[in-house]
Amino acid sequence: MVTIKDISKRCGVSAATVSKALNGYPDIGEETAEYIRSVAKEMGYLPNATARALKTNRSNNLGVLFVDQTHCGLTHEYFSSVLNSFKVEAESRGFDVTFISKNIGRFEMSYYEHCKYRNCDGVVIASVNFKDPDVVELVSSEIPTVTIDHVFDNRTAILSDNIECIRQLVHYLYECGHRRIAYIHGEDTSVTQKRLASFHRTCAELGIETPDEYVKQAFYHDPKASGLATRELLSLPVRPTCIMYPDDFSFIGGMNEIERHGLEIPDDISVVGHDGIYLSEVLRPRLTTLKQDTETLGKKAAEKLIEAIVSPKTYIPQQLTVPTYLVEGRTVKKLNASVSAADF
Amino acid sequence: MVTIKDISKRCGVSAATVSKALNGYPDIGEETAEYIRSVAKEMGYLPNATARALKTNRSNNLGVLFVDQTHCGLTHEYFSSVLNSFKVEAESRGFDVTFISKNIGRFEMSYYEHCKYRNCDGVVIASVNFKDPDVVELVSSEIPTVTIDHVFDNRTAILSDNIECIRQLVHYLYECGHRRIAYIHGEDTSVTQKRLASFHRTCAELGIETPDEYVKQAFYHDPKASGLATRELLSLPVRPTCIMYPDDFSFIGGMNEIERHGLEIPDDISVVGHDGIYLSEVLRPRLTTLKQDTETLGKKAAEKLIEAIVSPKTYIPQQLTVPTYLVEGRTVKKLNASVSAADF
DNA sequence: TTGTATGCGTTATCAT
DNA sequence: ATGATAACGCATACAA
Repeated sequence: MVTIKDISKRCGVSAATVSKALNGYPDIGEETAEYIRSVAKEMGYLPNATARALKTNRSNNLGVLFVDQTHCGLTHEYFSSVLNSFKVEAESRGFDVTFISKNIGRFEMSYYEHCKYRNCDGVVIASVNFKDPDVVELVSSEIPTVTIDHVFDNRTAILSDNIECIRQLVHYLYECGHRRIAYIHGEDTSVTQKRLASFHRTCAELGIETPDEYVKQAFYHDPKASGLATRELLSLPVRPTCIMYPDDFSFIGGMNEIERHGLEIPDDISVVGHDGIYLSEVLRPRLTTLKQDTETLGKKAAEKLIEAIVSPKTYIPQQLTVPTYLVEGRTVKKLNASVSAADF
Repeated sequence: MVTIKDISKRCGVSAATVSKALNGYPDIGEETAEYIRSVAKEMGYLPNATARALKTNRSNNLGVLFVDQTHCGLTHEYFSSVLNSFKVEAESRGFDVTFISKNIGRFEMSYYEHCKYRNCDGVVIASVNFKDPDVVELVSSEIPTVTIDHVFDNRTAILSDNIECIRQLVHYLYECGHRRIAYIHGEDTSVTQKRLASFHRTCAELGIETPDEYVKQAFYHDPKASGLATRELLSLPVRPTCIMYPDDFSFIGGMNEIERHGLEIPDDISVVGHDGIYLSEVLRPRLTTLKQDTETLGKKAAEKLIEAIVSPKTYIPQQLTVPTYLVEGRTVKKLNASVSAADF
C-alpha cells in the first residue's frame, strides 16, 4: 500500500507538503504540486479513508436506515428505487453508503450508537416505524438526518406530495364521470392520514358522497387484504364505479377478485393504483396510477443530507415536497365525454 | 465521546489495560477486567471503528457490488432479497455492509480501488457483468470475494442449483402429461446456459422433442420480450401445451398475451415461472414456479465471506450450491392422471 | 513556499 | 498482571 510517506520520500519533500498538494492547498508551489500529483498517480496512490476519517472526524460515509422486515423494506420496489437513487447521488458527491441497524455482532446497539460507532456523517431514514424510540433518539441527536415521508421538528424531510396527488386523482375520476368512488387504503400512518384526508376533502369539494362502506382499511403491499376489501365492495347493493388501491402491488389482489366476479376492467369497474412501480406499466390493461418520483426523492435526500453535513452552520432544515404524477393507463372508464389526464 | 483514555483515567489504570480488558484478553485480572467493563458500560463507551480499523487493518466492513442499472439490480426482488439476507447475517456477525461502485466523487476509481480506499475486508458480487475487467480485477486481487451465481477460479461462489431445478421441473411437466414444452429463456449468461442445457438434456432423456421454434430467447425481468415470444409461440401451427418463462416477472408479459388470445390458464395452456418472488404467490391462478432460496443464498454468501476473512490461512474457496424448489401453483394442467409436486 | 511536530483512538510489543 | 511506548496514515497548526 502506497502512503503519503512513500510519495514524500520519492519526491524529496515532506509528508505535509504532499498532503497539501494532494488536497489542493494554495500554499504549495504550482510546479511542486503538479509534480507531486503526477508521482502520486504514477505510484497508484489512494487516500486511506480510515486514516483520514480518524484525523478529520469526517468519514464521508452516509448511513441508511430501512427496516429489514421481509414484507417491506428493500423488497419493496418503491424503497429500493429511492435507495438506489440516493446511492447514486451520494456516490457522485464522494460519499459512501452503509446500512444502519440494531444488533451489530454481540453488541446490542441502538441506531444512534451504530452511527457513532461507524462514524456516519449523516443518515437517511425511510420505511421505519417513526415512533420507535431508537429512531427518535437518532433523529434527536447531533447527527444530521433526512427522513423520507415523515416530518420531525426542525429536521429535513423529503415528502411525496400525498395530499395534492390524491386531489388530482379524485378530480380526474370526477371528470371521467365517476361519482361512486371507493378507497381501499393502507394501515394507519401519517402518509395514509394525509391521503385519506385529501380524499375526503376533495370529494366534499366536488360534492361526491363517501359512504363509510366505500372506505376500507387494508395494508400496503398486501394483495390479500386488498382482495378481501374488494370482495366486500363488490358485494355491496350499490357498487362503486371505481376503486382506489393502497398501491399498485396490492391491486393484484383486487384484480383477482374482480376477475373472479366475472367483471371486466375497466368496462364493469374502474381501478387505480399508487406508486407507479414497473409492474403497473406491464399489466394489461395498463394500470392508471399515481407515480411517485422515486428518482428525485432519493436524489434530493442525498443532496440535502450532504448540504447539512458540509455546511452545518448555515444549513436550515426544510421540508421538501416532490410532486407525484398521474399516469393515465387504461383502467379507468370514461363514463362521459372524453377527458385526458393531460388536462390536470 | 468517551474513549479508552477516559475509562483508564476513571479506573486508575492504563489505556492498554482497558483495551485488553474490553477485548477479553486473558492476561488481565478477572476482578479488574470486570470492573473496567462495568465502568465502560456505565460511561456509555463505544469502540471507535475507525481508529480500530486504522490500527488493526480490519474494518469489519463488507462491500456489496450490485449493478445500478434501473431495470435490474436492487429493484429486482431476487437480488434485493439476497442482499437483505446477506446484510442480516453479516450484521449478526459484527460486520457492516457498504455499497461498492465506480465513480466515487471526482475520483475515477475501479471497484478494487474503491474497496481498498474504504478498507473493505471482503466483497460479495452479484448481478453484474462478470466479464467487466474491473470485476475481474477485483476478483483477482487479494481481497476475499464471494460471487453469486458465477464461478471464478479458486474463488468462493454461491450458486443456485440451475441444472437440477430445471431437470426437476421438466420431469414434473412430463409427469403431468406435457410433451410439447416451450422454453422462453433469458439473455445469454452462464446461468441461462446451464438452464438451457439442462432443459435440452432432460427433454432428451425423457424422449421429448424440442423443436427450435419452441425455444425462444427473451430477457430476464422483461415482460415485453416474453410477451412477444409468447405471441410467436401461440401462432405456431402446433402450439406447445406448456410455456416455461425466464422468471416470474417476465411471465406477466406472457399472461397478457395469452389473455389477448382468449386462452385460459391452465385449461388452454400451462405456464411456469422461475424465482418464486412474492408476485408469483399472489397471482391467480397461483403461478407454478421454481423458488430460489434467496434467504440461504445471502446467508451463505455472508458466512463464507466472513470465514475467508477471519481464517485466511485455512480457508479453502468452494462452490456451494443451494437447492431451488418446485412450488406447485395452479398454472400447470394435468393432462393425465393426478400427480403432485410432492412426488419430486 | 515548505517542513516539523503533534495527535486522532486504538492495539500490540515489550518491559516491568 | 499491568504499564509505557510506539505506530497505523493522515491533516494541520505553527515554525522556518
